[in-house]
Amino acid sequence: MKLRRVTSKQVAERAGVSQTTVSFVLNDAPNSNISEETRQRVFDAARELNYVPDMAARNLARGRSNTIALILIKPHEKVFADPYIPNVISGLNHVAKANGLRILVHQVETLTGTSQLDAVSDLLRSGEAAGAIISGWMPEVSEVAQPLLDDGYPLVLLDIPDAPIEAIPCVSIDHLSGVRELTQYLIELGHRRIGCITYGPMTDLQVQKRLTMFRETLRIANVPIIPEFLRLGAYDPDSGYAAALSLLDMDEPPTAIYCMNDLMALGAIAAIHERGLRIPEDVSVVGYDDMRFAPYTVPALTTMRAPESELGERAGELLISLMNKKTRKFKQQVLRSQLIVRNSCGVVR
Amino acid sequence: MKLRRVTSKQVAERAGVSQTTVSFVLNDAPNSNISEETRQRVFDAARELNYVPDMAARNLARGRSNTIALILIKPHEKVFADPYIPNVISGLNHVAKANGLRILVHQVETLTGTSQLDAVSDLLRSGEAAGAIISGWMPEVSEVAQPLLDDGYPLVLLDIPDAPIEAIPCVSIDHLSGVRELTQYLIELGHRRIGCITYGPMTDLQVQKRLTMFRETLRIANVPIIPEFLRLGAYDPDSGYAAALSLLDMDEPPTAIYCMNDLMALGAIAAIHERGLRIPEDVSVVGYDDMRFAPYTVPALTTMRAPESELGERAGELLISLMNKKTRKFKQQVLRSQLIVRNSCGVVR
DNA sequence: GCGCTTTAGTAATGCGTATTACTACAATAA
DNA sequence: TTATTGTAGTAATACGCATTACTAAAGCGC
Repeated sequence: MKLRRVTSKQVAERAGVSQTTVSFVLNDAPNSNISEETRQRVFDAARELNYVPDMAARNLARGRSNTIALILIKPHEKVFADPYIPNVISGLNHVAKANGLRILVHQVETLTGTSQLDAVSDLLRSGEAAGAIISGWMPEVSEVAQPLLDDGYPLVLLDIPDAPIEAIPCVSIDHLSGVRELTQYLIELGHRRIGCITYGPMTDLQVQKRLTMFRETLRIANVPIIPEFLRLGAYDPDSGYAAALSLLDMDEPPTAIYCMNDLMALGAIAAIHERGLRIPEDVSVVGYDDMRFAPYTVPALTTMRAPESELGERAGELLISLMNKKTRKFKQQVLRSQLIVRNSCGVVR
Repeated sequence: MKLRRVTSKQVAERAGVSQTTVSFVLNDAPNSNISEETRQRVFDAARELNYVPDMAARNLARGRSNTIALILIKPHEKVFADPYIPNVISGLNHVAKANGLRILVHQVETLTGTSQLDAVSDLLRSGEAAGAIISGWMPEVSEVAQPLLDDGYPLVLLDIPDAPIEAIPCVSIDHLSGVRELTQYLIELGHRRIGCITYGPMTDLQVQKRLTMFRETLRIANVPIIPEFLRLGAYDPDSGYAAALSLLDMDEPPTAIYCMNDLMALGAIAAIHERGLRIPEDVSVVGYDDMRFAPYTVPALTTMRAPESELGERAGELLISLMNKKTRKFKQQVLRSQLIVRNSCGVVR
């Protein structure tokens, strides 16, 4: 189980120098005066013995770990329900590798309950990770984050819904603008009866805000907000299907359906076909996420694409700058989503 | 940047005991005789000071880290192209949490080149992770894995193509049986002209074996193997679309198209519709993966579902047993995929 | 009242590295 | 010649915990 460790001491012995010298050479210490010849001896000895520094010892001595934590606060089954987090990891991985850092992925269901709150806090305070990125906003997050930030712990929050806490470094995708843009697009096409399929739980701040923005955009454009046109889905195609059916079966159904994500839009499209209606002639549909199947729905789905991988990169960069600089200065960054117009929307007749 | 650490020494001071006692109490050491009263004092002091053990120090002292590494050997853009890895992480996360372990995700493009090979080897030999799961098979993997295993390092390989190296602990999904089952299903429906859209690179052993199995199944059933019916896609819908078009435009096109994954099947379905053909009356289609959109293609896609999350769980369990037990005994495990019959296949006319 | 065991702890050490403070020697400057 | 500055290293220590070896006091049988 336990590998026989080769220590720097053994390397030193073999090279006929002190352990200090080994450390100096292998870390290329700035003010060490080691002759080229000795350096070579150390390198050779290290290679011959297949020396690999013990990370625990190094971290302890340096007082800093070489990993950053990605904390995912989201119910188990939802973390990887869509490519959002994978894409973030992908981007983060990129900058982590460039900086010689490891990524620790830690998923936790929620933060209600002191024990879970402490679990996250302890993970970071234990020094396991030299910094952390927290994804998944809820009010309790700031309870964890603020004390850590006050202590100078490098922390970056991901995707805080608008009105961000000023003092917290964060990188977000401006989903609210995305929602507005998408809604306006429907309005510009002449739709005035716009259904909406959102998803729960309604305690999710992100979802709430998006819904509010949807309504607000309608209001500003003087498009009637019809409460009966709102459906609560469950994130997945089946729920979108059911919700769409119930919308279509109304006496005066909507001419457009705004789906809060592509998966539900997928179900909605099936429902519309099932009722013998045409897209977009009879009903327009939009989704959100631009998942891989979106170009291949029939007709191809108009949706919003978020720069998720870039989000991960930016978050990583910000975190690293916080880790390196004494300064606690930072700027909150906001990335914009992109409207992907395909064929699922048409002008209202 | 650096949190002011609370050390066990400070806790000891506050509780009026020795550091040893603090360690004994907080770790609930088996043969320590500490009175209930003293225990309480220690607990109180620890809580009051908000003490969190330093993980680097703990790991060093214990000689073992509390994290396990998930090594992903796959090109950057393909790691998260489908939910395979996310699902594995999901399952792995489950058992990791139950065992108080962290997950370190390390992605590396390939293993050609000594530097990359060493990077992985060093990560594990550095003791950063107490064990590792390696996903992404290529011959070089065993170059990394074998020496580590010989040294007793706990290692589990994921999804080695059949004919596994006997001496290596691994957990796999039996994709070859999946391919056979799917192919046989088409044959049983009477298809004798079966096109195949595979994906590259052809150096990928997994892909090669699957293709071989596809052909072998045809051969055994005396179904002609028509080389012109083979297309090399690029994993994504667009390539499936193009490949399918070129199959359909042949003088004597296939009556069924076997797609090596759902994404390409998605494109193929679009191509079939584009040529004005009906599914499954004119052409049958199968995919592989059972991605979320599969029930909602038109018609719903018949495909193969792999127990990916379970794969992660099993791998985690096996790894943990290797980490705990002195014994190096293990059993290679193979999980079966499940045929999901929907509506994209019909009997040949 | 003597040895023996149990109870309730503590002192000391080790883990493997990074780093600080020091040394021996040579080269140079005054 | 002597003081000064490099040069090329080394010895010693810190990092914070776990753990082993030890101790002082109390309990107990006889």
